[in-house]
Amino acid sequence: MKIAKVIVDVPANQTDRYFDYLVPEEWMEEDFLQPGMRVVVPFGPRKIQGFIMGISEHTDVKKLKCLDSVLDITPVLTPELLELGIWLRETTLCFLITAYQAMLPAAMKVKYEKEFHIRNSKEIILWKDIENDKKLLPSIQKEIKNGNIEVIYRVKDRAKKKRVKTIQPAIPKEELIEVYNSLATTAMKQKEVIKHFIEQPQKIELQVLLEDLSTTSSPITTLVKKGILLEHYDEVYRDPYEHRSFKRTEPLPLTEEQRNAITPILDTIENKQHAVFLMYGVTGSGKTEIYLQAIDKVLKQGKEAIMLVPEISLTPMMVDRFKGRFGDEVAVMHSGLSTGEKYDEWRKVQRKEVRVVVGARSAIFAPFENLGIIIIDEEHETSYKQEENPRYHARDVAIKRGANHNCPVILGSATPSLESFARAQKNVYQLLTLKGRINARSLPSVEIVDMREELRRGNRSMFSEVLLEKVKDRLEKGEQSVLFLNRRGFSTFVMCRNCGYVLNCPHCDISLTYHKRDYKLKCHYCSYEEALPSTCPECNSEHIRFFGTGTQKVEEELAKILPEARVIRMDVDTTSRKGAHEKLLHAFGQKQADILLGTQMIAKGLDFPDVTFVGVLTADTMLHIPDFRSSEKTFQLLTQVSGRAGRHHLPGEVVIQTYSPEHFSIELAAVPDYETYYCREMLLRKNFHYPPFYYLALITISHPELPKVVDITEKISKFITAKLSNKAIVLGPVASPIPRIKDRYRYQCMIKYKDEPNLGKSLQTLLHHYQQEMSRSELQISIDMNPYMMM
DNA sequence: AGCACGCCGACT
DNA sequence: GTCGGCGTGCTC
Repeated sequence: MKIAKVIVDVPANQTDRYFDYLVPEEWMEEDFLQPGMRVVVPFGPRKIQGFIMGISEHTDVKKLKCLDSVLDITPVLTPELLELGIWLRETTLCFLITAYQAMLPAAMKVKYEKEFHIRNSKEIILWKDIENDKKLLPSIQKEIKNGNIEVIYRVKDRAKKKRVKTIQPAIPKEELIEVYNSLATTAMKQKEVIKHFIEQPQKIELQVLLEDLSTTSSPITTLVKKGILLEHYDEVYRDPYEHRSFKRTEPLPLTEEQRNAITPILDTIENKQHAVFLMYGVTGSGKTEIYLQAIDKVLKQGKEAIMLVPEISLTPMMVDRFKGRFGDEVAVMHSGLSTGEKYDEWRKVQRKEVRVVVGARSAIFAPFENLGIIIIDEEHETSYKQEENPRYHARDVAIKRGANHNCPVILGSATPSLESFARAQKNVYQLLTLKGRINARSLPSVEIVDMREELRRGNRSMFSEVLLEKVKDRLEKGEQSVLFLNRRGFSTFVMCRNCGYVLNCPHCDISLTYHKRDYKLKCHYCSYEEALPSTCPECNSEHIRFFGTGTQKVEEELAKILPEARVIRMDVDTTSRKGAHEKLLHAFGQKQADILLGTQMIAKGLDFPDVTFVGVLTADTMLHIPDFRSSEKTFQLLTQVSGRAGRHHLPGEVVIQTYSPEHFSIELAAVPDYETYYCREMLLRKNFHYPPFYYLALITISHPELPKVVDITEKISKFITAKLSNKAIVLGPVASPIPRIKDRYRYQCMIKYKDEPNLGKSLQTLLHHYQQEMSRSELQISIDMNPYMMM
């Protein structure tokens, strides 16, 4: 008797364990069922998906059920990934099933369907077709009771392989000629088809054949029926880069600095050692070439490589670079691909058809079994942290996998996160420094403009004199400018000048943003929107005014002041459509516009030769959000944005507008001086007990009723305080920075700690204690073991 | 998560 | 007396 240990697809505390199933006779054969395969199992009255965790001879369970079916012939999770899931459960406090689902492309998560089968009839009623039909439900229920209708639970695998129909001759050439001659002249099309195959007997895609002969499929079908032609379905990959060719590139000669940096990396590859390198190199210092050459070495060893980049910089330029060097060895994984395309790229990895993956966060789970290197570019980017369960940081997973495979992990950045740089200082990571820019390009000159001074001088617009002058200058010279503003929409809030009433979202404690394009007020946290009122809802005054500046408003102002300038605006609102992002960038690259105006998303990876001016409209928007990393983010963003100007033959200039020019994150980004910034910021972190001096855990409690939230948060804070040593700091209960979202009140409790071996267990107990209230009432408790979003 | 079981109120 | 509300517990 063989027993399969299965993790079922029910993300709940009570089901976060193995369930035992009997292995049917047919699959008893040695090694057929393997850990990591997806199976369908009966669970209560329904059927659900599960993962095999192991096969055993023993069980303590008396009434065993049988495995229903297998969804995979080859395991989709390797033994290493199965173990990695267990590690994720411990470190991020998620359910095991949630960890495994996060490792696989969405197409591998099955869909459930409920069907009603009417006895003695072939008719099938789908649940989704009738679930909203109130009249039908009672009668169906009655018939189920009477035994006339049977309920069937169906598990649907969405992992559909794309297939194309192909045609080839079923008989040799001589016989084809015979058939050709014997066919009546009325069968013109059939004769044409046969003629084609006499000339070109090889297999051809049906679609292509039909186009070539400009006919329909009917003559083909006839010939197939006669046994003259053979049809077949061939599996093909949905290749997102099908219509593009990549120019093969050769390794570039390295500078002395690059050689110094790559040597220790190549050594660890050679010696099959695990080590973490922090490659700290300014923009343009040639980090990518080092990545490419290190990967090349790994491939020559017959091993595999994962290269992570932030979603936003996974541009065609980036892909070109990797496909150019490694050709078909590369799979690309990012959110711009369709579900099917993602599945196909993943399968190329699983089938060992590629040995390099370039992708965003989740590509860290690529199912390689012989990893030789993991690289994380722009290591400081917060998009490497997943903000839903499992709340993992790709950097942590990378280091864990690097240790599993005994291979190096490289973290690269021009502005490393304080956490990583501090570890490098303590020699936990090996620091590799690249100071020089390739071709000795000089850094752009940066000027900080005090907007308070502008105001005093009577300039009430959003553009300082200097900035406007420089944009005009570029316009005249036919060069391009980039303007950066980290706020979308038109205005940040709308207020009545008469009574001071601010228009807020009725469901969230946040002001509504005006979007001029559709004359609507929108909430950026829930999907609420309303028409702009013409009078104040409070006092009926007509003096409603917009405050704060968004990208839409800047666009409008630009049109007024510089009507001749062609502007491209890039933010979530203009790039939400698939491919829009690339299209806009391409247009700007082709010089179809003079000014690129955008949010965050334009800060990364853009490399346009004719951009010689970059303007940051308000450097402080980020500085004042309630997050201890706000200064770090500001510094990183400003450094990065400034690096965009004048990267080629033309010298660059940068203007940073701000209301707090004396803030060190702005001053030092202008130089730029990372090391000084690092020291100053570390002092603050130390004084206020923040990372990297302390670890953080954030518990967020939400419920539709305020008193309930306060009460529970209070209890939780007390419980946790009691469980931890007196060296840990527990803050809370306090209201979240946004105290209400989607009609739910939100409170939080923050834990700062250095060494608390019992913390994980205590938090687990806590979740356990509230699990019933969480599944039955409106209570939600989320725990983030390393928060990057405090909101 | 679903779903069944079971214990109390408002009805034919 | 029963129908049906949803609190409680289980799923190999």
